[in-house]
Amino acid sequence: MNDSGGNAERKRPRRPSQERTSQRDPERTRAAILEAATREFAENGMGGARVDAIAERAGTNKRMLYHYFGDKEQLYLKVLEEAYVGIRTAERALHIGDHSPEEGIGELALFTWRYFLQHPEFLSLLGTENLHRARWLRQSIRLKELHSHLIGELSEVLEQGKKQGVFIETADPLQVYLTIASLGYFYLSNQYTLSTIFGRDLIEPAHLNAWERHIVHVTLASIKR
Amino acid sequence: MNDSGGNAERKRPRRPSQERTSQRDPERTRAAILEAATREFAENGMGGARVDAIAERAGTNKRMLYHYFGDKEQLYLKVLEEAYVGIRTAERALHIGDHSPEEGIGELALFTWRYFLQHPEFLSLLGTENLHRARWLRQSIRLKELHSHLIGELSEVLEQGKKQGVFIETADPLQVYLTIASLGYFYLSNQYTLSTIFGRDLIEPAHLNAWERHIVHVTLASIKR
DNA sequence: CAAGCCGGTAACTAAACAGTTACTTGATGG
DNA sequence: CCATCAAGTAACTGTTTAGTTACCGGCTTG
Repeated sequence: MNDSGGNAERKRPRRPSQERTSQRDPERTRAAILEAATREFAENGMGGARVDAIAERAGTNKRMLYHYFGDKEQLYLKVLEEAYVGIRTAERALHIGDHSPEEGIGELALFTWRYFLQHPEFLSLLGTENLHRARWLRQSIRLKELHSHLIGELSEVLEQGKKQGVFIETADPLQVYLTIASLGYFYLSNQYTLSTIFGRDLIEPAHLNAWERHIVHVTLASIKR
Repeated sequence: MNDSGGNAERKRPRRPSQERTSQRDPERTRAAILEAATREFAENGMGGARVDAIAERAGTNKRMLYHYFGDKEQLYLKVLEEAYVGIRTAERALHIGDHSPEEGIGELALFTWRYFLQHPEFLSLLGTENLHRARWLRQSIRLKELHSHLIGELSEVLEQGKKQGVFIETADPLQVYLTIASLGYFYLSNQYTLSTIFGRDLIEPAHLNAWERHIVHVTLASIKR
């Protein structure tokens, strides 16, 4: 408890300032708070998340959190925005138009499923935000156009498939994306209640692989002529 | 504030006891608390729900809530259990085996979608429970066998369809149900973020009807030979 | 008819919480 | 070398919260 006595580590030897091992590092502190907040909000929701817990997880204190992010709500919005930027950025690297229409849709389905699988915190944040009827997301300005790229590219692939006669004429880009997202989101985000009530462990690798194949199968079956 | 003076309503005239307009009505108070709790938990989640708010919504006070349900967590579990009993009971009245296999699956898809649409609080409670990894549902004993009936009946319909050669041999009852539930759940529970980021109001009747048809189409397309 | 129980009220308590304030430490530049 | 400012700490504050206690009043039953 009492280490106010001559502790050698208290006053650290001077370091050349270009080194970043210093305790004073605004960038790192900011990033640590953001990452800690992502986990805390994902695990406990907006109502359950604790500001003290975030500060402790980040290895800092509340003062810094309020200094960098204003208040709990602004921090939460930042976390949500970054989560969306994450998936949309990864999506852009796909270039689904480079393959045949069928392969392109399959690629998008696989990518979405695997991204959801590897980023449970993203699903959780979506759930929290929807519980509150997109109260905070609605306030975000910079996010509006982030998503149009996805629909645009998907639309092109569908059009090409229709021209080639492999897709039905009624296939709609938003409906196709919602179908893919539905099948991945529900399976993963509701795995706990589903595993409990149906007595089957959905997160088991064999079941995960089966569902991955199922998503691709269902998506293509719904738009193929 | 001060109504300790001679308020005529304070001491009410005696009523015959068979009448149920009395202020003393354990059944009604219990039911009112349960309904108020359902709304409060659905709107705010476990972490955001307030015990005071539930008591106020029920037109009673906290003392009664703790008297009838023990504590906040037990009340929440009761709410969740009742929600599951609600959908499974309604499902049993369907008798999907009475139609042709194709019609039976279509009926189940329609029923599920419409039930989700009419019971947003059920979807919300599922979301909350999954955020907490089914922490409370796991403790519920009476719920284990409630769901087996659904899978059993669905399994029979699929088998019949396979015999008749209209369904593919790989069709699995749990996968079919998860497909139906996924498409309904995601669309409705995530409508707020989706409407925001894609700029299309998903709750509009025309879009709802289109998605209803889409669910039936996708479900059947995924299992038809 | 009185004793006691059950449905009900309201004020209280201890802990937890978001947000603030007063202060310390260290780097930088004149 | 000292003035200044940014990074960081820790203790504090007012409010909210789940849960409790002390009490009220009317119905039932011996």
